Amino acid sequence: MQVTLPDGKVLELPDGATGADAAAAIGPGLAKAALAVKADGEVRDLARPLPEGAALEIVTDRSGQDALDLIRHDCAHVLAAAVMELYPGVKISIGPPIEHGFYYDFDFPDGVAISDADFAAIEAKMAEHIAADEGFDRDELTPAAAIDLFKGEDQDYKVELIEDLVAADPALDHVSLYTNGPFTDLCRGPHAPGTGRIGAFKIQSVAGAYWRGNADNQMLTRIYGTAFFKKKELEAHLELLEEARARDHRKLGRELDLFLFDECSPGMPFWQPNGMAVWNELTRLWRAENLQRGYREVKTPILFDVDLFKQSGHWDNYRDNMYFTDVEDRPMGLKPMNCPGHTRLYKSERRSYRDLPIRYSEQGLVHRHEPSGTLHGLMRVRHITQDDAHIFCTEEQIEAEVQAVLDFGFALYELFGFEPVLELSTRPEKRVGSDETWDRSEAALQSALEKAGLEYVVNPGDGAFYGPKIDLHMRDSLGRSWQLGTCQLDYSMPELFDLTYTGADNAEHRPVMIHRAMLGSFERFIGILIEHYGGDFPFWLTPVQALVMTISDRHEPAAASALAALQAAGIRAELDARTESVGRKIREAELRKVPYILVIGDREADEGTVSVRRHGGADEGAIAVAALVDRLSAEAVPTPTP
RNA sequence: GCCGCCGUAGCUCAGCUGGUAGAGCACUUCACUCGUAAUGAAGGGGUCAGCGGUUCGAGUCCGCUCGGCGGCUCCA
Repeated sequence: MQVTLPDGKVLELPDGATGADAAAAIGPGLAKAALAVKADGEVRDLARPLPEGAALEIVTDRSGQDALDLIRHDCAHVLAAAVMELYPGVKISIGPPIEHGFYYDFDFPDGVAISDADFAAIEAKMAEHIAADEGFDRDELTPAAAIDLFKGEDQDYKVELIEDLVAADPALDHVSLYTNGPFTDLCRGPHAPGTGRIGAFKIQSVAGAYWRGNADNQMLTRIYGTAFFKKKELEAHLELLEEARARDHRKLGRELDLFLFDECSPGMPFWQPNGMAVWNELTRLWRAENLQRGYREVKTPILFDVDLFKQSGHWDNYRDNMYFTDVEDRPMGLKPMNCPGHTRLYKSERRSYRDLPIRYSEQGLVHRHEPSGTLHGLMRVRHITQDDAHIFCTEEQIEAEVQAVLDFGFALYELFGFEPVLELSTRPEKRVGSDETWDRSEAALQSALEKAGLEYVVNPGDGAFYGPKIDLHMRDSLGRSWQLGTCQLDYSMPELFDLTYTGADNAEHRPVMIHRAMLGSFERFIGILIEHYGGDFPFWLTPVQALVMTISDRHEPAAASALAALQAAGIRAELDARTESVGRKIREAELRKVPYILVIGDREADEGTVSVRRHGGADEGAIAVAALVDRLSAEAVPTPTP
């Protein structure tokens, strides 16, 4: 038989040769280093016979993610082996590798709860199995035999998995099992030859997770861990996690006095003056960009008669997550979104096709009772300020409008150096509108994406109840993904609110609504910005841009006049005239991450200058106050982050 | 909402197996008037998240509630 190697060479092997045979045929070093093979893109065990004619690659510890996935999957099996020995009666479910590690989900016997305190014992037991370098042996059984096996061990979850495999493919003739040491698991594979290939591992956390990701099911205990080939790599990874935690916006928000949360209003941030400075700069940018792109700013109430939400469909879909109150016996609700309000503006006059598109933007304050367990700093709040907009247009205008929205988003993100991931979400099960309407609207969004040549992933069934959407996602410092912008196409709301316009044919037509947000919410966007910049905002966004400080009391008049000149030019400047040592005042300014520290002593006071020190830098020497004002004014303009 | 963990001064934390609260920073006052990351001294500040229970005695043990953290589900 023959296989082709990555360099194009053809390797001749005896019939029935395995991956291990191929590695050995190439060289003894590679035979030793081999973990698995990649045949026509599929990673397979070394011990399995190779498919004839395959394009073959030997997977070693240098093979990047493929290799890491392999040993992390191995490590998940080792974890399961250890847990089964330590906790008799535990039921196992699944244990895959994930982006930075692996997990395994267990159903522990009643009364057994796993916590951090148990990790050391689990790790010790795992280390024994790894030291023993137990082989991973593959077996194939008929589904019926495998079901019998797992039934005999009371492993209900495994039985269910096999039954589902059979239901999906009644002709299924075998399933594969892998055994390492005392542990046998239903598993598709592949695995490395033995547990000894796991160079370094760590159990990281424990969490609840629903069986099969369904909240109606049993909650299992998920144990997370990670593994690497070398101890140094593991340590470097853990160090990276530590550094990421230092950039957590909740920590920086407190340290830099940007915002805070208080028990008296869970999930609703209190903005401090520094945070408001960032908010206001962002608002200024948002307002200018909207104006330039043909949006007109509006403001609508936050409290509405609930009938409005019954009409919009939000009552049916989201009333459990809304806040209600009675006003003189009239039931009213805080708006969970701005669109119903904007439809009132649209309907306030008769509209002509000549008026369209109408683009309303609003810094819309909405309230959503997010479940307590989902709150997360500024990223997931109950009091949400959306940079919302609704575009009312004709069907012919959709594509150009969607295109313009995407352009808008990318122009904004470029300013911050963001590279968002695009997702197209299609019709959900719970929805309004006909299938024909959904066909048209999904096609319109897809076509806008394709024409713009943008890469995107499809999330089937993830659309809003009234229409499909394109979402733009960003990651936080710890790699968690958050939605920023969204562009949602909606044929339903115009129908439900009976919105019309008069066409060129003098007949009434139905407009289409596009819901869009670019920043997502001011809260979340600022949270992302804090982590993205690690608190070192670009100059135009910095809360306190310059701090003037005196060396002694007698310099205060000169400092006050420098401060006044900066403030007159719109620079956010403060004065530190305390009779503290210069060293202390510099230190505190550095910790506050103030970009410009301006020192005034005898020399500067005499000459009408200030000595400049940049954040994290050293004394740059004196500069005339007027020249400094010019320099900072020029810098205080939004410019793309490199 | 679900699973696990956590909640001590404004912040970061110590307080062993129950014996009536402590440090650093911050804050206040006084002295120092200082040249680029912490001047010194003194002082104030906590119903140990809240409520209930066990106990001679609870920050410490148990239960509930509230809030937070890590996940899961959800996210118009």
